[in-house]
Amino acid sequence: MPKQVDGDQRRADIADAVLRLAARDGLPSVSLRSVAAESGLNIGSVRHYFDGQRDLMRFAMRSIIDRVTARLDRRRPALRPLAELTPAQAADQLTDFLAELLPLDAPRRAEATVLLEFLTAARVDPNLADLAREALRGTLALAHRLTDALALPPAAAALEAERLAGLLDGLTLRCALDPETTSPQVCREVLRAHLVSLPRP
Amino acid sequence: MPKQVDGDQRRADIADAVLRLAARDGLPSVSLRSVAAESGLNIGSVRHYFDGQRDLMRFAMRSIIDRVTARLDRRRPALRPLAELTPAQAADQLTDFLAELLPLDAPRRAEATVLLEFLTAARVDPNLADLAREALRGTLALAHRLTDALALPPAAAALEAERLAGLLDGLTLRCALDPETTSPQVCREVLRAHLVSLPRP
DNA sequence: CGTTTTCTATCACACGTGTGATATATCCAT
DNA sequence: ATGGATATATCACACGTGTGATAGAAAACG
Repeated sequence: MPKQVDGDQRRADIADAVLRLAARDGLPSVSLRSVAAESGLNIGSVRHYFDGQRDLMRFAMRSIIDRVTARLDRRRPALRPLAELTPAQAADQLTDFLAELLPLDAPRRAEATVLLEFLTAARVDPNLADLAREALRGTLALAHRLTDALALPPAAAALEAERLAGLLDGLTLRCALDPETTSPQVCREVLRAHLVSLPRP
Repeated sequence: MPKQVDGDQRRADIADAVLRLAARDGLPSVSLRSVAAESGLNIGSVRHYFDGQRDLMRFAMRSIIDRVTARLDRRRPALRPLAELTPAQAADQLTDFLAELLPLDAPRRAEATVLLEFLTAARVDPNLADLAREALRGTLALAHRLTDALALPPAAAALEAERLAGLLDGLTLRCALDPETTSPQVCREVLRAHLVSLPRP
């Protein structure tokens, strides 16, 4: 143990400061100085743990993606096979599971909004492009796993997966940016309605 | 006629430069100097037609919204009553109509991506907040008009409207940010599949 | 003509940015 | 205790930003 402070923990703390800042004031307000202030550190310390702004941004975006995939993986083992459940129970289970992606409470809302800003920024930022692809295709892969579990004919499965992924991202966007209209409750109800409308296995 | 150049036309040209710039290099790269360069004008001229950056941004975002609503209004009179059409024809007509919102070709793609950046920016920018609400609720209102035309029970209509709006926004996001996976064709097919899955009038 | 408004063009300023370079502390091991 | 790595803290610089102020050019009007 060569150091007196846990470097990984420090990096995580700094990334947290980035996320808080971005959630509160928007991604463009994130600068080395502002995250230093937000995390209670000196700018020199921040620069000691990250090579520069690019590193910082990548790490922060990476940590959001890891966080949500970790939440999903944590839930996965508790899932029961669809065959054992009534249609209503299956819909409830899947809704709860996929709701992990939606901005239904404060922390997930913060994650979703910041990730949204990262995704749009990545369009013209080569430094983030691969992470954006990973995130976007991650929700598609998740949707695909679900349509596979429903044993749809492959052609329909691909279509339904894109449809579900689109709905998830769209609900996320609308609930994150206009929660007064697209409230968390509405969001959840829409998702559930969509899931029950899918063909049964 | 007090001027030798059409002021409104100039403002529109400058707004066009903003959109080109934002589409190519991202919203954060839009500055008074960069749009002056992009539009071939001097920075002083730009400032003569706009009070400042805030005015410029508002006008540019406004012009995107107006453009897409204008496209929709232009198509509306050509729509035929659903009762006169076969289900397949009705689906085609609605798909074509709503596809006006999707980034299926280059110009609409540019509009969609830039509008997306404006929407996320508006979350923390009071100067753009009302326009973002207008845009987000506009697509919801559009979806609502459609579910009303299907004569659904009001409760289901509200749900289906949110579902359609979410799908539209999600497809827009995914197709704008990852068109290699969510291609325009896929986008269109998903939308059509969703429309045919709706209850018939 | 001259005057007045519209348009174009610069200059200057304060501010925030990322980063290179460097100094000072703080801890760990030899 | 000496040395060396780790961590914290400053300074300085070049750069881009929005905007206030102002000066010229160009057209319109009386």
